[in-house]
Amino acid sequence: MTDYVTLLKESGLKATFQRINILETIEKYGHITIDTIYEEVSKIHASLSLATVYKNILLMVEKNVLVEVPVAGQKSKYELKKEDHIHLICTECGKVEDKPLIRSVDTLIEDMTKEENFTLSSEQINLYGLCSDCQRGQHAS
Amino acid sequence: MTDYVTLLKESGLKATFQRINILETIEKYGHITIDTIYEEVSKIHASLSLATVYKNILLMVEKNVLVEVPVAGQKSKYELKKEDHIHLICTECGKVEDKPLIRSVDTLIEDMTKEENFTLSSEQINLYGLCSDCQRGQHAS
DNA sequence: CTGGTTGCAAAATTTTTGCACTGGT
DNA sequence: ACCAGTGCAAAAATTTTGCAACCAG
Repeated sequence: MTDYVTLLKESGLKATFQRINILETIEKYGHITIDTIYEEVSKIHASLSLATVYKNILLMVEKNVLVEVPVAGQKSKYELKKEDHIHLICTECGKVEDKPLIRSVDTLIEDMTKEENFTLSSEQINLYGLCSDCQRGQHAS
Repeated sequence: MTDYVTLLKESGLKATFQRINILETIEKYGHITIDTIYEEVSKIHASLSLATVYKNILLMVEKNVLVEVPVAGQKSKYELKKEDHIHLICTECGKVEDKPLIRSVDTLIEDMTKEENFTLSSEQINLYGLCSDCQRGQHAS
């Protein structure tokens, strides 16, 4: 488990019980909506407020601790900030899986944005379809 | 201008004044939020209801006439369904620009999803950064 | 200590729904 | 004429805000 106390402090945020638990929950799920974070962290810390989750998610996205993953037809999910990667998004069960970003793809993309005079700050490659579980008929979630 | 009457009928939808104007407005903007559609179409058809816009956007996404483009930190935008392409999204002014999908990138992606046993239905490659206008300090919108 | 953070409740915003009326085919 | 589609208003859902109490540094 990552040291979230240090991560938070380095980002200029106080390491509160709420924040640490939010981060640990996100780590556990990989990709998670605000509702689910609230539900999960509430189990450990019953007095948690949904407003606190909203405020913290927004703040941590701003501080580059978290990344918002907007998904067509669903609520946004959030993940820990890490190197760019590809998302395989199942349109049936909603599951999001990470795949490493193919190096040559990345290079091509960077070249293209340079030509366009576009200052690239982040990229999101989202592939929508059916995961292997859902192809077999049963939903994962 | 595309023949939206035919497009709608082929999709099993009635060609109403509202729908045709919604589609024409989306074409004009390229990528547009529901609010802006409402504002724009209201100029031509003052009695338009926002609920009608919501209902129609949802329906037309379902019928594959439109595609939702979810954008981090912003409301979703909608575009006419066309071949897959890359979005350059300006984090400053919100502008979305289309770029053709690099063929080799597409091939690599398709190979990868096959290996993963993931049935790919659509892909969204969104690049976030500053457009050339906003780099110069002035926002486009 | 003390300024950032939390929890609560209220407000604001966004989206959905039900239903009578209208209009496309 | 039929039934999908519309508009309105109300309801539901989601997100934001203000503020007093609290706690990490």
